Order: sequence, then structure tokens, then C-alpha cells
Amino acid sequence: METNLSKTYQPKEFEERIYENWLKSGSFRAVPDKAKKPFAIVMPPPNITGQLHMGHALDQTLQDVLTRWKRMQGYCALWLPGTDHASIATELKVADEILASEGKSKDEIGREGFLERAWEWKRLYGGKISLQMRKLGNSCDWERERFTMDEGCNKAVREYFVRLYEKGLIYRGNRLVNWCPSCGTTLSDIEVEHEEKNGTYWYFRYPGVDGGEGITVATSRPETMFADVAIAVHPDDGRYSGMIGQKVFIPLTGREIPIIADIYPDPEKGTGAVKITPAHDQNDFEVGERHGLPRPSCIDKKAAMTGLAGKYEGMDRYACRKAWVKELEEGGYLVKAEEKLIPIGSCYRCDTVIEPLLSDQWFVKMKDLAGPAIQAARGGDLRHVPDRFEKIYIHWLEEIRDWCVSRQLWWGHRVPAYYCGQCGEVTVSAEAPGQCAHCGAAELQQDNDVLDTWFSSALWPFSTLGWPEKTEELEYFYPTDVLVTGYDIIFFWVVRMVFSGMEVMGETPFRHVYVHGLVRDSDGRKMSKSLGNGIDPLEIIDHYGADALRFMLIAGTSPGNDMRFQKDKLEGARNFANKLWNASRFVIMNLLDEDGGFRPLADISSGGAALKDEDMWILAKAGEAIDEITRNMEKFELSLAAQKIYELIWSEYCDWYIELVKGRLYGGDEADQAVARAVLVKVLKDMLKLLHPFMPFITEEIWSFLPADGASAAALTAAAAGTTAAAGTSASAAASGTAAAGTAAQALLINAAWPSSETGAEWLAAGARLEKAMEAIRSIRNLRAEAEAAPAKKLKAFIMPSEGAAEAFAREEAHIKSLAGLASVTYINSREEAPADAASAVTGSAEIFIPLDELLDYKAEFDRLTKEKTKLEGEIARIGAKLANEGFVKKAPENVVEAERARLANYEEMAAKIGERLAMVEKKLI
RNA sequence: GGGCGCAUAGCUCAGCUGGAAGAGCACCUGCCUUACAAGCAGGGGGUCAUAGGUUCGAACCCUAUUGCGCCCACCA
Repeated sequence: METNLSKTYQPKEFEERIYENWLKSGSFRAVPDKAKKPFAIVMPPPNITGQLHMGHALDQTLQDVLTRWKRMQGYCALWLPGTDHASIATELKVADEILASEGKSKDEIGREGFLERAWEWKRLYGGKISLQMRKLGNSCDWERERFTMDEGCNKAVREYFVRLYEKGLIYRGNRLVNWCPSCGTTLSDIEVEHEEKNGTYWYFRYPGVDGGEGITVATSRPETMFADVAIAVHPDDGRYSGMIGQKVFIPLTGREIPIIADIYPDPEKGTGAVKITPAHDQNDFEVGERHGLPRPSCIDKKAAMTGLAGKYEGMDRYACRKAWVKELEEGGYLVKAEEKLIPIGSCYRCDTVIEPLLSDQWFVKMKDLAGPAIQAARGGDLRHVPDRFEKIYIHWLEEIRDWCVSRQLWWGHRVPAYYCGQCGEVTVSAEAPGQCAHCGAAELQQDNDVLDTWFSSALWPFSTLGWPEKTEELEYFYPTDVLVTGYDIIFFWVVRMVFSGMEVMGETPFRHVYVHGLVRDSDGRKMSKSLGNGIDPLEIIDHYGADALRFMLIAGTSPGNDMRFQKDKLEGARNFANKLWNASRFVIMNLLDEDGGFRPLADISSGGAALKDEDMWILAKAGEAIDEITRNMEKFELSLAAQKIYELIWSEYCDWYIELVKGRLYGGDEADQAVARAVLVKVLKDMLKLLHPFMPFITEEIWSFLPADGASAAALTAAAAGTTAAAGTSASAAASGTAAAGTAAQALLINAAWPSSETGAEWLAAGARLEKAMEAIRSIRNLRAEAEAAPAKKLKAFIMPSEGAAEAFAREEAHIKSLAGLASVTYINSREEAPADAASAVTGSAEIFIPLDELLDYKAEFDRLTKEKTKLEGEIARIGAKLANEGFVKKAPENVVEAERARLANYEEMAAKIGERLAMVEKKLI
């Protein structure tokens, strides 16, 4: 029979086509619609520096799941995509590329030329990334795709900068900054990576100017001695109290520096005396500020020594260190050297050791901005999932220092500050000013620096919606609902978006921050280029399909925790897709008649057709799943939701319902077949809806082969004909929009309504009956499998239902026969009616006997029963003890106590029955 | 120096509001049963890191301890 679905799941055959259809249908488009509630996510824009990696796949899958779910729930769901210019990272890449292809340095090619090349890079890689995102199935509104350096973002950046400047929240200052000598730019504090490395502390004696012994200090950076301006000791340190105010020589230089008192030195550490080098150390800078000390530099921007270092001028800092230490040692100034761990800060991009340097830079004053951002989290306007990240977020904001935002780079948003050639004053303006705001001169030179990448990313949730214009989009979608991102960029990005959003919009940019972990390799190592252990999501999609990758990334994980990428898990997800695929093939096969039209479906809406027990059972199971999954989604428990849909599809629908219903489909009367088909389709459709956010491609593909809801039988047949015809040309009718005119064409699943649960009054009772039969089926299967020579043949069974279970067993006879592989079932009322020699099993609602000649010997039977009994007795003892505990009976909730009592009674009854059987079997053995 | 996470079956991990320890893979036993061997049926396997505590009841809450990992921090 032609089903139009290929025999195995082949995602390559349809993923691309399905995506095209979504695009064509405009389903991703989100236009403000007053009739709907808004739901918005802005995508963390991937850097244009390279390819999509597994972290993006996880990040974006989470967002797509949420977006698709909300869209199905009827929200006007916007997922706004984009890419990030990644100032420093891209600049390094482009410079490398230019060097490799033309052998020219950045400086040789010049700012203009360089920017041209960078834009070229952006076009190439930005486009590539956008294409890669489509492979994942991202349902983002491509018409709103943005780039952090596009016209709109640039305008927002200039506007924001000016506003902060005018409020005094941005200032230019000569401060100590983190300088990367290799990248040739400043870095913000969080762009410096701290690490402890083995190193040396040298103790040097600074001789007294008065000819005295002087003072000994320890340092890990002797090369900075040339820029020392004082020696500091603690005012309460008795050892040095007499020396305060005296002068010492910087060894071998002839330069005199004073010994000063300051609270900074810790008498417990080193010698208690510290050399003060304001231009090369943050603490020293502060000491210097307190005492009005000068700030000479002995190291320049290339990390080479300055003229202050005398004969070492021009020498690299480390070469100088080596030579200088040797010279000091020879001069007798080295007191001792100590091997210790030394904290080292290095550039997060190139790993070069950072040099703290004194420099004129632009800073964002953080204290005033941090306040509202902290308040947003404390007050509950901003919620972290999982909430432990809130503490981290708040703590960081509380400790925040001013943010150095100017970078000595070309690729980025140029600082909107203009310097006057006449008076030297600065004019800060969103548009290039015609004249100096101070003296009116026309000779203005724009600041050469660009802004930290994150300065523009910080505006992303509103700059992409049109800010600073008051657009309809901004009005409708802001604040957005969820920001999904990895914990590694909370400080870089999330925090900055929040304080920026609070500042210009007066409201937090999103209600929730969903924080996920890293995707590691199968050994738990971070995926990285240098290790070469990265896994390319596109290759995975190529082999296993996007749905399998997506499911694998979501299922079996917990929010905020890292996960490992494992082939096994991926195959599991692929197998799940295959399972669904084949179950759907089965359903569709049974739907179609010889001509490829749909057979009629019964009306099973409440009170409609006569549902069988298994129908009501699966409908109730599906309803339960719908409720639970919806609740899980609302709480961002996507992994639990995925796990539940997996179970519903595989364990309940496939393993049980399909098997239970087969008899009716192949035999049975027309009307009942139509009922069975209707339930199969109804539940399958609900399952496809539930799974769609997670596995959008396969669900959409299968959906296109199913009849539309509420279509009449005649229309269905016609629609099916259309489907078949279209499918023959490799595009399903509904999806391609070419359904025959006048038919009930199936609308796309992406726009289908999220299912709601239904309940029938009868369903629970029907379910309970069926569960009894299922228990019996499992027991019989177990008897068969445990038998020595496990026969394949059909067995005869005698079933003695417990009190009140007779009706259920009578109704389920056919099911028991077929699913347990029985030749016959005989219902009996007493044990005497059972065959004398039989293997037996006891369930909660029946005793089951299989004639022994059919199955096994008494020894095996004895062992099996003994095992069962032991197990039961253990449980009985446990529950008995619990119920004997007065506290439990008195304090535990009634329903819990009741449940335990019922369970105990049940187990005791079963144990008694097994005991009797055991006694009989034992006699036979002797 | 602070802070956080993790520790559950051989492996990788779930475990929601405290109320009979779960999944996938691996393993063992049968099955090519007319949707599916990317499968079906059955089975074995856990002192929930350790020690206390709270509770009628703890994998879950509290306190210590151990091991692993991460983040933050201006300790010469």
C-alpha cells in the first residue's frame, strides 16, 4: 500500500523543502497585532568571525522551541535574528587574512582600506552564518535580521553615547587601563583572564639616601622599578615607623624616592614594605592618587621599555627583567628570590600578558547605572532561570567598576567625540558637528577609537526594534520575554543589556533570562579550536538531521548545567524520529484506501462514537501529557517536556496503543474501524503538535500527510487525492500550497494551535480496565520469556480474575490473546479449574495459569515464585513498618496513608496467593 | 580570599511541591511478529559521595567533611 512516506526516516529528503515552505508561508513573520499578545526573543547575535558551533546550536534550539511553542499558543511570536560585528575578534581575523593574502599589515593598508576589507568579510561570513541558522530550523523573522554595526544600530549607539555623556555617565579620563600589547588596544576588566602561574618574587634592597641600610621590598615585576615613585609601609608597622619620610635610592639609578605611610601595605605580607609604581599597577595607582605622586611610565604600548629605563630603552619587558635582575644581583641588591604562584592577567583573545598602562580613555560610570539593574532582579522584574544565577548577577553589579569602552581598533562604532583643532575641547554629538561647541572653530577631528563591541550589543533588545525612534515594534514587543544565553556571557552582555535598557527605556529589556551551560565533547572537555575537538553542527545535521540534533541537545539536560555531546544520545534521538516516522507510516497506511483517498474517520468529539477502552486510555494519556508538558514549558523545563513527549509517543502510543488497535483495523466492522482511525489520527496529531517545537521538520512533514481537522469524509478523500498527487512530485500538497481547489487543505503545523487536554467521564474507568489487562499481558510475556526454552508457539492460558475484575478481563480478552501471544484464554472462577500442572503468575487483579507442558518445569516455576514472594515480602515489611509508625498515620496526609494501606492489602493478597501456589509446586517437586 | 556547581545503575545523565529509586546506551535471554532490526518482548544491575541533623517520612531541606569542576577577587 502506498503511504507516501519512505520506509525509513530520511531527513535530507524533506528538511530543506519544509524550511522553504515555512518561509514562503510567512509563518516566521511577526508584525505587531493588537489582537494577539506579543512574545519576543532577541537572538544573541553570533559573531561574524566564523561558523556556527555547537553552543549556537544549543542556544538557538532553546529559543526556537520557545518561539514555536508560543506561536502555537496564539502569541504574536517574534524571534529576531542577527549577527555581531565582534570588533576585536573580527579585526584580528581580517588583519590575518590581509597579511596572508597580501603580505601587508593593518597599518600599511590604512583605516579606509581595512574597513572595506572588514565589510567584505562581514558580507561573506555573516551571510554564511545566516544560512547555517536556517539548517537548524530556526523560525526567526528574517525580514528583521540585524547586524550590530548596521545603520540603525550605529544610530542607537551614537544616541546612547551622547545621552550618557550628557548625564555625566560617560567621561574621558587618564586612568590605568588593561592594555594588550599584541592587539594594541585597551580591554575591559572582564576581557582580562586571570590565572596563577609559577613565578618568582625577588626581594630587593633600596639603599638609604643617608647611606643607611635602606629598605627591602618584594616584587614579581622588577622591570617596573624604573617607574617607582615611593616605598609604602603601613603607618602602624613598628618596624618602619622611624623610616617614614626618609628617602631611598632606586638601586643603580641614582633616583631618590620617599618612604611613605599608607594603609595599603599589609605588614603580614612580604617585608611589609611595597614599592609604589602608579603607572603599572592598579593598587599603586590608588596609593599614588592618595599621596599626589607622579605617574611615570617605564613600559610603552608595545611592552617595550621607555627612556626611563635608561640603557634598557626599547628592550622587551621580559628581556629587560632578566637583564635587570642580573645587574641588581651583581650589584648586591638582590636579597633573596622566592618561587611562588603569581597572578597573571592575559588577553582573552590572544593570551598575551596584559600590561596595566596609563592612558586617556572613555569610561562608563557604572555606579548609577548598576543600581536599577540590581533592583530589577531583586524586585522580580527580571528573573533568572535557574535562579541561582541571580546571585551571581547581583554580586557582580555590586562590585562593578567603571567600564573602559574605547578601543584602539578600527572595526567598530567610532566614538562620537570630536576634538577641536583650535581650543582642544571635545564636542560629543550624535551627528558630526559643524563646529566646536566651545570656541566655534570648524577644525574638528573625530576620535580615532571605536567602542567596545558590547557597548552596541548592550542596546540589542531595543536598537533592533527601532530605538531611538518610537516605533510600533518597540512599543509592542519591548520588553521582550526571554533572553536565552550561556552563563559565560552574563557579565559581558546580560548585565549590560539590563542597565542600558533600564537607562533608556526605563524597563528591563526582558522578563526572564534563561541561562544554559556549555556543550562539551564526549570526554567533558570544552570544545575548542586548539584541541581540535569541536563538532560541527552542520555535519551532524547532514548525517542525522536537524531534528535529531535539536532533540539531543534538549533532552536529558538540566538548565544552567554543562552537557556532553555524545553520539549515543544523538543516535537515540535519531531513532526516536525514526520510530515516529514509522508509526506515522502505519497510521497513514491505514487511512488510505486503494485509490489513495482517505477512508472515513468517525466523529469522536465528546459523546460521538463508541470509543473502546484502549481509545479512551490513549486519549486520557495524551491529555495528561498535554497538561504536564504545557506546565513544564511554562516553567522552562524543556528537558522534562521533551522526555514526556518521547514517552507518550514511544511507550504509550507505539508500544501499546498501536498494538492494541491492530485487530480492529484489520478485522472489525466499518464503523469501528473508523473510530480506531479517528483516535489514531487525533492522538498522532496532538503528539505532532507537542513535539513540533522540538522536532519541527519531521512533525511538519508527517502532518502534511494527515487529514485536516473537521473535514468531511468526502472532502478528506479529495484532499488526500491532492496530497498523493503532490507528494508524487516530492512536495506535499498542503505544505506547498498546491492542494486541489475546494479541498480541506491541511494548514501548516507551525501555525496549528497548541493542543488542550480533554477528558471523558468514562476514560478513567476504561483506562483502569485496560491497565488490568496490560498487567496480565506483561506477566504472561514474562512467564514465556523466563521459561528455559522460551517457546515461540502460542500458549493456552487460564485466567482467574480477582473480585470485581471479571468484567474487565472479559472485555479485554482479545487484547490479552493477541498481545500475550495466546492460542486461547479460559476464564475460571476457582483454582481447582486450573490445569493441575501449570506455571502461574499473580498480578494485582488476577491469577494466571499456563499449562506446564506448554512452558517450563516445576523447578523453574518454584524458583520464579520464590523470587516473586521474596520481593513482595520485602515490600510488605516496608509498608507494614510505615503504617505501624503512629507518627506517619497521624501526620501524613490522608491520601498518602490511604494509598499505602491499599498497596499493603494488595501485596498481602498477592503474597498469599503466591504462597499457596508455592506450597502446591513444592509438593510436586518432592 | 570569597562564591557557585557537581557527586544517583558499567557509561552519560534526568529526577518538578519531601510521600514506593528513573531514562538512554551498554550487558544478558528470546524473536527477521504483515509501521519500525534505527526494531519487538523479557531480564540483571543502585548504601542516591561521607557523617550528623530536621521530619511521621530525605536523593531532595539544614550543618559539617571529602573529591572534581567553574566563577569572582587589587594580596607586593
